[in-house]
Amino acid sequence: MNTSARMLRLLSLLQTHRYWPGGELADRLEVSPRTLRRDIDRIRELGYDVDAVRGVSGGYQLRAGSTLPPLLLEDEEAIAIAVGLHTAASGAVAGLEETAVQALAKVIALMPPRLRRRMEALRSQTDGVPWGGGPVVDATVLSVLAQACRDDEPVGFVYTARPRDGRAAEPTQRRVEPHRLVSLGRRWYLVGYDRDRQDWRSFRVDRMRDATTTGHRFRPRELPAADAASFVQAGIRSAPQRYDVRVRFAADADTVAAYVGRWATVEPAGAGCVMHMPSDSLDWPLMVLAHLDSEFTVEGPAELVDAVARVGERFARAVPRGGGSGRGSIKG
Amino acid sequence: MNTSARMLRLLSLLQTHRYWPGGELADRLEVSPRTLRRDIDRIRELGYDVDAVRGVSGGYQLRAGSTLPPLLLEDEEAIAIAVGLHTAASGAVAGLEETAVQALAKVIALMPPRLRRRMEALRSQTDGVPWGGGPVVDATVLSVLAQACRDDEPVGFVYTARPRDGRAAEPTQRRVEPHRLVSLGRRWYLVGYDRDRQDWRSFRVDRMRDATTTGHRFRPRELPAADAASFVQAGIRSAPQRYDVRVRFAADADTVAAYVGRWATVEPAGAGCVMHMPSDSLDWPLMVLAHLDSEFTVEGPAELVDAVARVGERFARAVPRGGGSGRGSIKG
DNA sequence: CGAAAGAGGCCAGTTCCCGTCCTCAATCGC
DNA sequence: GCGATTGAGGACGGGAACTGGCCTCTTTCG
Repeated sequence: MNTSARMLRLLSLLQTHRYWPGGELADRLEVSPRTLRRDIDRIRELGYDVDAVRGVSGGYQLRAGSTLPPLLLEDEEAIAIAVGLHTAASGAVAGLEETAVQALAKVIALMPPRLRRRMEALRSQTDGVPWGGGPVVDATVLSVLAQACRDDEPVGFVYTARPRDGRAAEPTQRRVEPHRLVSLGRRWYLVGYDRDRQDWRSFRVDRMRDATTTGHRFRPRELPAADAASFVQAGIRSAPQRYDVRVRFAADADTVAAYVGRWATVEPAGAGCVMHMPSDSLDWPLMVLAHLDSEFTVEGPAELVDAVARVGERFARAVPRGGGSGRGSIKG
Repeated sequence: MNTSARMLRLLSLLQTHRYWPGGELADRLEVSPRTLRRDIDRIRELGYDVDAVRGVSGGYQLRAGSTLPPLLLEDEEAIAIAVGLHTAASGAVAGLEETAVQALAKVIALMPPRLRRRMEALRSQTDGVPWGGGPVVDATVLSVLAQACRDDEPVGFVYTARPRDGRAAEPTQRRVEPHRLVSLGRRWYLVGYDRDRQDWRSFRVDRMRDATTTGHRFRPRELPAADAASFVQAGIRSAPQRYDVRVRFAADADTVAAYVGRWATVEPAGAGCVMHMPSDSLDWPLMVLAHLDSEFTVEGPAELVDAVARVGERFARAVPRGGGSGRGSIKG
């Protein structure tokens, strides 16, 4: 076996089990103990911290050093990472979306097909808990786009444009030189140069289907804007989130803010506060209203007023008249 | 530069940008083009697929092969992975928890301290969206335990036992030989041998504080049970989830099942169905009730009946009398 | 105290690695 | 179709690096 190959294997061994007696490592790598010691030295020279314990039942241990060593992952671990990144990319943690997609693209691009299949199978389970609402973005599309951006490869996809004047648009095939992915609000946008329309556009990723790359490359053009994010913002100022939720609470601003976190802005108003939350779905606002034990008034939109009324009536029908504190009201 | 170091660097370069002209790679690695070609060969011999494009503007490309190559990650990517794994470990995807924790332990153990700090800062944002309820498990504790299990290191932690007979227990210091982490329902348990009490126990991870390892090792004992999961189950049959939610819906079972997914069992009953959902919190059941546009009856627990009644009344107060479909009912 | 296990210097033999030079083989633009 | 560009790869010689063996020293545990 090659020296380089042996080093990788040694790194891998050191990552799977914390303590390794030198003798066992030497056996596994089929070298003499002396050479193993030299290998450990080499790993140290690469900047990775290897801790050694002397004496009886001593051994080696890879520790956190100054840089992250190359990760040698089991199949299962790789899948867990990919699935985890997928949720991170879909906006579970603010400000992490872009990096998560970048990392996801890297991992997916290197994953053997069999792992990719298993990942897809598992990933499909994450849907179905629409706790935040909003259109679901296909992680595969996202990672194809991320990689295409990174590598300057044109992408093709089927795009269904936003309905204009109430008429739904037909899906059309696009060929685009991708520039950057931007995560704004709770949506993903691709900024790129549309080859057919010969102009810069931003595309909503959740409206794309069948994204593919050709494998060729293009010479990057200069974006006619300060940065991709502002380009997107300039384009979508007319079509923000679907609902513009505004609710007045009797509770104080801190209590409300602590619960809704970064998904909404909360401002003190009189004795209570006003919450402002752009949202694609009414589920999340409704949950906030149900959870916060505070009187409130919905200031808009009308759909939320309707929803609150409907839920209120349905809940009222669900419990026996006069219920609300009594124990005897339970059935069964 | 060393040959091994160069190989790692080459792998890293091939991972950051898809296409690399051979000349540029040779420059970066400060070797002759001939040596670069040999390096590429070496990488191929390691089992990783390197695609080469000949001709003008040709280059090399690392592709998905039969095994995942060592991942060389940027700081940001490593953080994204760690945060993503954290959410995966907390049960976002069924059946992935154990692997996610294992991978998380590996990554965290190898992460330089500065990255770990940044990760902690970011991770704190994920809290505050208690959509599923249940006690929050500290990811740091979890990964310490996972690593201790893997490496047969005794752990110490402060444990607050479950209240018995209504009396809360005092937190006590424990020294345990960890055996396995088990994710059951929506909780994490550590199965291990309690050194002080000299017996096998299962501990709820959310009741632990200050988990540390000593760095020593112990000789693993044999677990007196078929497997760790059944050991835990045998121990907790008396103390399941906090609430045992049972709701009868008018909607058909499929509709309900599609929404609640794996968090509950749904059985057809008469014209509708009955949902059974063990839960630690009433938030999630309430959200299900609010979201599903179906008449329902709460069969238990009493707390949920109360909550439904309270929310119903509060919602009713929130909208003007007679509201529910009118548009004119919006204020402001 | 002695056995076990890591640290590391020294040495000789061997391997391998590197750069150079060469010829071929694709590929793309003109 | 032709030439420029770029990857593939054989041959070769000098030199660097690697290996195993042997030795001594240090640390740790029983």
